[in-house]
Amino acid sequence: MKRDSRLSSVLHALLHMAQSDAPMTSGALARCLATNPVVVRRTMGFLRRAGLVASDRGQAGGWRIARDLSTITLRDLHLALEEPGIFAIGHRNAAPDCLVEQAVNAALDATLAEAEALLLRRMGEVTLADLAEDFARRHASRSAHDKETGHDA
Amino acid sequence: MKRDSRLSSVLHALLHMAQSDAPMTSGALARCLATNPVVVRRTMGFLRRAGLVASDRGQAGGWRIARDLSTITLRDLHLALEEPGIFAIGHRNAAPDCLVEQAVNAALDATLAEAEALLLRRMGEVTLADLAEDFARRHASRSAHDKETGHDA
DNA sequence: GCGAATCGTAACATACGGTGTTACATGAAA
DNA sequence: TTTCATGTAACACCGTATGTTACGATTCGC
Repeated sequence: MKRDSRLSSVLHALLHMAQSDAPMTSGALARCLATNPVVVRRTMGFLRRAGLVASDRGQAGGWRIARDLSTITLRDLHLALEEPGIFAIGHRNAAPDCLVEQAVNAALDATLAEAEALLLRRMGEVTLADLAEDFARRHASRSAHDKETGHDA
Repeated sequence: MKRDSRLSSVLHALLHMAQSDAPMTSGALARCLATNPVVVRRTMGFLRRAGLVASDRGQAGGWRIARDLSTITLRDLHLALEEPGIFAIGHRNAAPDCLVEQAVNAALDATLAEAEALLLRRMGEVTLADLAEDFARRHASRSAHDKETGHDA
């Protein structure tokens, strides 16, 4: 299955934005993500419509985070992206009047719905602030290691 | 996202097979699923290689379930299909040496892994026998309703 | 043995969605 | 006014699930 990586992309972008004082342009974010500025604008547009980020046009414009990092969860981002479904598996409603199909769909849907509920709950517990903190920890760890081995911090 | 409906398909097929004494041909199953015989053979081939069903060639050949219905779970079927991933969302490893990307991937992977574990556990608790029973209940319910309203049972 | 039926599989076509790219209009600041 | 940036449409590209055709291999009934 081809996976939707937009959630990963916006997380990556938001963490870079969190490290920056000034707004970041779609071009700058595209360089961070190794992708295209239009793709960034297209994807970040979902977050803007959800009120999670804001964008300004013109010189000194760009993208900035509109809320405190501790108030934005993975769940918020996932919902903002309007992803049609979390799962790569689903049922085919080719014969909705077939009782066999109905029994199959009911069983699958119930199981998937439970897993989706858990996933959304867990995603609601992880904030951007948590991720930023994790990043800072990794950064400090690498800096210390680089210092030991003689590399740049 | 385009969803993989093979699990739903094989469930549908297996329940029809469970209702039949004689082996069912890929053509007959294809009619049940409103699809193509080759698609049926292709998909059921995964179950055959996993030892869940058996197929016979030649006249009076076809497909039959190789194990007791109560010993086959949704988990068995899912694993037999060798689906690359349950989720339609994932991370893009465009910059694996980027610490931001690493922090994002770690957070996403941990959350998704937990949800996947729950899903597989739940799928391991649902057997084909359960589904067949649910189908029988729906069938009885519709039959009773049809009798009341004057339709065929 | 012969022919019909069936599976096994390769090869190709089709549909669809995520992603990348170009182009251009809109808006804001120097 | 010029420049820079977003907003968005339009299209190309690619990978994957699915559908289709074709043909070889195997088994049963005659």
